[in-house]
Amino acid sequence: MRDVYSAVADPTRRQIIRMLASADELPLHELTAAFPMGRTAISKHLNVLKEAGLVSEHKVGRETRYRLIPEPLQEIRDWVAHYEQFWDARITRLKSLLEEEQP
Amino acid sequence: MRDVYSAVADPTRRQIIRMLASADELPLHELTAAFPMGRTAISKHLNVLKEAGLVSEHKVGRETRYRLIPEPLQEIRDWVAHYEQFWDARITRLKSLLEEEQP
DNA sequence: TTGACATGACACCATTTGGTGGCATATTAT
DNA sequence: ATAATATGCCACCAAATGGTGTCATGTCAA
Repeated sequence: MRDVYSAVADPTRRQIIRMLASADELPLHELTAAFPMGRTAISKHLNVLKEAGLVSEHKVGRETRYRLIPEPLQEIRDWVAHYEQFWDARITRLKSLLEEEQP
Repeated sequence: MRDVYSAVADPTRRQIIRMLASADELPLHELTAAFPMGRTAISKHLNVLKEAGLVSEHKVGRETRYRLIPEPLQEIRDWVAHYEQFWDARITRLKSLLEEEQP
């Protein structure tokens, strides 16, 4: 199995996630058509996403359809949420400084 | 410059971020002490974080102090927020299914 | 002033990553 | 039956990644 952070680190894989989010289910060849690289490369990326639990696959006839499983992204959301307070605090400090300067 | 997603993909770098978040400012040798690897490795990780705009450095005497810049994490927060609706929708569907089964 | 400390810069290395192409197989269309 | 399509699987490859060690330099303390 594999880290969801590293699964999402690649821009190609993020685009795959975006496509699957807006299309419910897509076969490999249709995904491949959207990229400037070959089928094998996309297949590998899908495997990485699968290892991170972000996609599921099932065969329909001769094609393999992929579907997004969004839940693992919650881990990233929770992680980054922990740091929201820091930029909030910085913005608050900045605002009060500006108010001091221009009363 | 470098992608904030890939900067955050490494567990060592996430731990560095965590340490900097709770300590405001730390020198390289103090960060290094928390890890099972050498100073050069941590220095490289800090450079990656700096290229992603996630840390700033300034020298104080003979040591270089590092500080967290949390703002670039907003990009990740915004990106993942876009997918919250999907797992929300799945949970809603699951709930209504359960209510149907056990009325 | 001398020695210890903190770092930067560099060369080096093994492994992972992100891509390629080719071949075999299952399915569909003609 | 034959041809085209969709895919899995494998070997291969260049470049990036994540470590290491060494050496030179600037700073602080005794």
